[in-house]
Amino acid sequence: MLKESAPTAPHECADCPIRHRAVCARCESDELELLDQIKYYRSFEAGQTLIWSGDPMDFVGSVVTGIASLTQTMEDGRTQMVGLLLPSDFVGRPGRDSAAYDVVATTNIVMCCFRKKPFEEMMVRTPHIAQRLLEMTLDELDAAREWMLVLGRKTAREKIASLIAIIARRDAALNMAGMRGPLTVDLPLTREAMADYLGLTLETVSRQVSALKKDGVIGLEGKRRVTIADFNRLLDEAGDDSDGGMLA
Amino acid sequence: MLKESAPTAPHECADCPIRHRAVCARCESDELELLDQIKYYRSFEAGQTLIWSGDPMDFVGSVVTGIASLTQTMEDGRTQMVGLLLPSDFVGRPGRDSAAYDVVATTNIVMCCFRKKPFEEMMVRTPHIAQRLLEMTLDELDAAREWMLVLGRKTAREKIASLIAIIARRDAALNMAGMRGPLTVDLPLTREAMADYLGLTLETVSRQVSALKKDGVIGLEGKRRVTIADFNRLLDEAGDDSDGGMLA
DNA sequence: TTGAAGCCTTGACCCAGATCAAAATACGAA
DNA sequence: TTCGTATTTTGATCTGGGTCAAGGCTTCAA
Repeated sequence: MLKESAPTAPHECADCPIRHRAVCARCESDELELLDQIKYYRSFEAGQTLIWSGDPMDFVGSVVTGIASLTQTMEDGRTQMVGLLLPSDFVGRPGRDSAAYDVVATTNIVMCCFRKKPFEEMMVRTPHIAQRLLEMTLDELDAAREWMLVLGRKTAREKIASLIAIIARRDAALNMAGMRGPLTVDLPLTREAMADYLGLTLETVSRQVSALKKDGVIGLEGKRRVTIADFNRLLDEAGDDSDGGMLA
Repeated sequence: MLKESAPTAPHECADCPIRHRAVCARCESDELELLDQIKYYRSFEAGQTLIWSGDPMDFVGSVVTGIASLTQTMEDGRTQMVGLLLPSDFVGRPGRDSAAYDVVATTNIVMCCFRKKPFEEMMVRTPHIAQRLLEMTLDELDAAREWMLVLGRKTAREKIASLIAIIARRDAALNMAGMRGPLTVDLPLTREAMADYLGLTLETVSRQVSALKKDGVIGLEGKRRVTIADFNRLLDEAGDDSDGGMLA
């Protein structure tokens, strides 16, 4: 929550990288100006906990760059990631005043924050914001439900393949890149974070990643960079309908 | 999708059992009248599939009485429940025209349906509806995230205890009943449905239910009725912070 | 260049829960 | 009352992934 570092690079909304996907996506320029008055940027370093579960929350905001994760921890230390926050994702819940989950920066991260109170007031007056937030929340709910299938019914190998496919898809959606032919994806998660995402141990993650590589489903450049020669092959390994839609 | 039976008992909104919890909860009486013009009731029998994943959806609606489940199925038949729809829960997604999941009636069920197109138009003009839907969707997202922890990190025994606790809580919330002392809950799910909810096999469910009974955590009246002598004991078995809030 | 701290991999072993099989119980319909 | 089907329980056995343990590989600081 403290110890912010990297200078908070202030943007103009006009050239904001998440302008057309974030909670402000549908706003007209006059609405954007109002938002501009209550927004501020904050930067955090990889590894920092931005928000502790149970803490009072006095802001909400969007991830501008970088990745963060939402996690839940049991008393005995078992942890489960319940959200993976990529650029344009929204953090916090209007109308709730304490955080329900830990939010941890996985990479260095820049957030566009709004003080909660003014944001809530603005939501009432600006239907475009509430509309977009509803749409984003419904998308998150769909993602959560896909994730439940992964957690409840897939094998370790399928889980790893699913995770890589999910990240590749979101990556492509953000970069507007096509999805044909071989593509390369940055997997910005440690083995432990992947394990927390998938309900596995880090050893099992390591073994299955190696196995997928040995079987030629993926290639590795270093530890974190994955190349996918044949996306449909990957979907097949993930146990997904391999015809299903290319983008989200 | 067809074969509706039990006479569609039409209600007045005024004495509708979910009036103050459903998507219409915040509507004023004039808004309710508008909704009334586009609503109709449908009844389904236990076991019927109301909606098939991929089917076109021309309506959305609320569960009035009974229980339904949202499930996802893989090609090889593995299935995972991804939503448990109790009275007042909303079915369907405005803006989407084909169903993403199978919806199956677990018990006999009555739904209050709205034709999708008019409902969407009304949502734009009636902020109370969109507001309430956002609130409900955020609640569902929270529930989905709690569920992810259950699926990813809990043992079979903890999963069963969690499921019973979740149903008891929702039950209490709906009936406005307090939660002190011994309480009795109807578990309206077959062992197989519980297994699909929890990512287990039905044999494991059966064994763990028996074990919880043997250990005095729960009592059984028949197969489906559960008595809970000490709710905190149950939460403890579920691996939850046993102090945490009583209601949702 | 040598440590030290983080990550990641690999191996050996074990166990919670899956699988396979059969029997017991419940419940309508005829 | 009896048969037929669906549901549940219980037992025996198997196995995927967890646990424990040991090294290896990077990176960065001294």
